[in-house]
Amino acid sequence: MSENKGKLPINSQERKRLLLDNQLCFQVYSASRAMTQAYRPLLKKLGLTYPQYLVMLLLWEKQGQIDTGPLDATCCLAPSSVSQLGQRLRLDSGTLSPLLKRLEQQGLLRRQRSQEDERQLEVVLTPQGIALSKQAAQVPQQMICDLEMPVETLQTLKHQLEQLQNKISS
Amino acid sequence: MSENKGKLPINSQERKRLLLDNQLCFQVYSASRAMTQAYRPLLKKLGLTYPQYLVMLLLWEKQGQIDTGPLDATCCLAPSSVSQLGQRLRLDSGTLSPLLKRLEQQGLLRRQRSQEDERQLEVVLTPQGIALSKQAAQVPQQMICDLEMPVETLQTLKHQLEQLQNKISS
DNA sequence: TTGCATTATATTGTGCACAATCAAGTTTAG
DNA sequence: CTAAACTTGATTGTGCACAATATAATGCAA
Repeated sequence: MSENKGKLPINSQERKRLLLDNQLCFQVYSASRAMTQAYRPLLKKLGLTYPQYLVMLLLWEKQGQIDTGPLDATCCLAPSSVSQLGQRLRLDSGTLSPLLKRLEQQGLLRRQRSQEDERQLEVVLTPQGIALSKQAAQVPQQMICDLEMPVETLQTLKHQLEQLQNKISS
Repeated sequence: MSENKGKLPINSQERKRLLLDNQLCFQVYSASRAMTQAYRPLLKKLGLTYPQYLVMLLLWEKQGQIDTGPLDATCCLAPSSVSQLGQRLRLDSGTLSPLLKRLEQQGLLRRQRSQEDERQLEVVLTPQGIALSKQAAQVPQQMICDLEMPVETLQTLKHQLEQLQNKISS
């Protein structure tokens, strides 16, 4: 009885699995924080946090799809709704609402209710928001260079993480 | 001039690198959140968040190393300092201080200043904290089963993420 | 047309993360 | 010994994440 004092009430196999170093999940969690830390100095120059950068990426992406002729800037701004952004980033309105407000305060985008459905909020880039893509264009390149790892390795890793996430989500 | 209105001021290669789907970092970030979401229902039964679980893992780990004879519970509790926990988890005191206070409020650990160096805070498990390891012992097993992926694949993935993180941190 | 369920977003509250700063204890140079 | 440098944690402020709830617009059924 008393010789079990101060010892964990589990066996050695269970104990081994509880070891932090053995856990993939901690490594994912830790790598994620390390990654956003690596981005931070680069994004600071743009005045963005990493989640804000992700939102801007999607808005730029949408913008890039548009390949119109000489149109007025106001009519070729493609809107995205909060839910669309949330689906891509897997974030809910509780996260995105205040984040988008901050980006609006910075003058990078405008938020306006859709005319067809007033429940939806359209998010459109301002000229400043569009212009910021020029500075941001160097960010991925810079990150890849800093990593000093072959691009194929990174690609493979990305695919494996996709698989992992698919397994988790299912 | 005017035909560039509404288009990104970057070229197609830069545009391609800015695509969210092409970015490893988003996948790491997304997988990390998915992972903690997967843990959440399991950890909720223990009354822990994922970062709290990580701290408890380290304390249990330390506890498991002790293999003393029949000693009083109070004297075989191995202390960990805030900085030691922070080094392992790569978290600073701004994160750990309030987290440890919450764990103390739950009665899972005690926080006390070291007698040798009053700047240091010793964190020791209470009997309740030790007992919780019994419930926690099933968590890693459960997670691995839910993933339905070969353990070697998970091991490989962990190593690759370690490499990635080492590259980032250097 | 009037409810009523549904959908889209906002709000509130809790708990990380992290930068910046502070306070207190310890060590060391002179 | 004493002042300066250093170490260790705590505190403050900002910004995610996310659960739970609220609000408001839409659409459908009786």
